[in-house]
Amino acid sequence: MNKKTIQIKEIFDLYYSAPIEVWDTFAERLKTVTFNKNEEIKFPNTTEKKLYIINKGSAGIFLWKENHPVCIDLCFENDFFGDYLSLLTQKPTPLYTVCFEETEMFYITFSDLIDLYENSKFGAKIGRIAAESLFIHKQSQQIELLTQTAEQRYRYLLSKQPHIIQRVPLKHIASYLGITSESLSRIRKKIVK
Amino acid sequence: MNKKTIQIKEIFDLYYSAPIEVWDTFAERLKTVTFNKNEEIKFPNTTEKKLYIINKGSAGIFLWKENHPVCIDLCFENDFFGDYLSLLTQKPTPLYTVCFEETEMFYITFSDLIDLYENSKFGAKIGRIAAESLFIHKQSQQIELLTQTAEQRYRYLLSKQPHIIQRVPLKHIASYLGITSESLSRIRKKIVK
DNA sequence: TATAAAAATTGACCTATGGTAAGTAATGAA
DNA sequence: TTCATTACTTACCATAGGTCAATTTTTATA
Repeated sequence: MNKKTIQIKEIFDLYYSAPIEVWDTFAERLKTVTFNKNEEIKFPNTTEKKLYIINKGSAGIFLWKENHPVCIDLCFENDFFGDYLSLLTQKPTPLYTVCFEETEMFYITFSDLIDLYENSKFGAKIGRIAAESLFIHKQSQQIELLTQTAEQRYRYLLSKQPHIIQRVPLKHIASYLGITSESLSRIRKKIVK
Repeated sequence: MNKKTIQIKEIFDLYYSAPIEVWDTFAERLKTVTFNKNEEIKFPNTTEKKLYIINKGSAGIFLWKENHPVCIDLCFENDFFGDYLSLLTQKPTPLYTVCFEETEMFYITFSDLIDLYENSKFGAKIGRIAAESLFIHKQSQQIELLTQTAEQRYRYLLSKQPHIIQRVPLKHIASYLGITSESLSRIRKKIVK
């Protein structure tokens, strides 16, 4: 059993247990790619052609708002990554994606994904589980924005990703939290005291 | 072809075209239920057992924050409805659901849904499409919260649901927008001028 | 239909966060 | 290693939105 298979199994194990052959079917379609630090992977107003899984490193999903980028997701090891909206609709979106560090990702192309969904016994199920887990993640982000203060959201992010400060620029953490980097700076100052 | 089949087909047509038998397979499992105005459908810290589709009426998904309810979704005709997080995980969540009006819904039970997913050729695909559309919706809510002011979010909501004011209490619209009802009141006053 | 309860509005004041501008620190390219 | 660029911080003031309390309007129910 190769590394990819083990990893894919582990990622999905949280949601769905299946025979090892299922994960092999998925893993054997995955290719590997490495991106440089700060490399842009998908550009705004283009169509996403791949679904990624981060093996090592980190990356973000962004959109441009007036004169500054807004980060809508911070992704790390074992996270799904990419402009999922564009992937599903196969239409261009304003979203773009960037690596924060030198990052190794696995990916499956859209055409392979469709083939998997249509022709593998478990393919559609894997696709469903993936979409469901992405929904759950998005809903928790929405609930945080609706119910927590910026300081609470920052503290929670730190608790989930203690090393995020060393890995992701603060300006992107700030926009992800829905605040300016000046405000994040004030919050950090207050917390240190 | 019965009304439910037609309706289900129309809901999914946006995302996925399939032979009519597929929709019949789904529709024949749907039951119909009517709720009274302000009736609570799912209570906090319980497990969701059904996935609903609203046929006529409106309803909201809530969570309790300190001393007031926060609305995380407003649902109308042809929307999926229910505590989808709890449905997927089959675990209790703090989310609860309430009708705003007398509302007729179709529903499929969790066990029927699993059976559909596992044993119908198109079942898993329908489940995937449903989860994907819910993800897209949640992501757009997150982006609105991160990039728009409360006034912009209110105007956008009105443009999408012009009759929402007559159908949903303003206090729930306010919490959905992430503001207090006092703030919504001031925004409305300003707009009328 | 009368009455009580709930929802919505308003005003006064407050707080978290934004905007601007300047300074400092870190990073990356030559 | 130097220099230019970018990231981060700080300070000051502005503002969107929050809090509390009072009032008006709407809704539900006896």
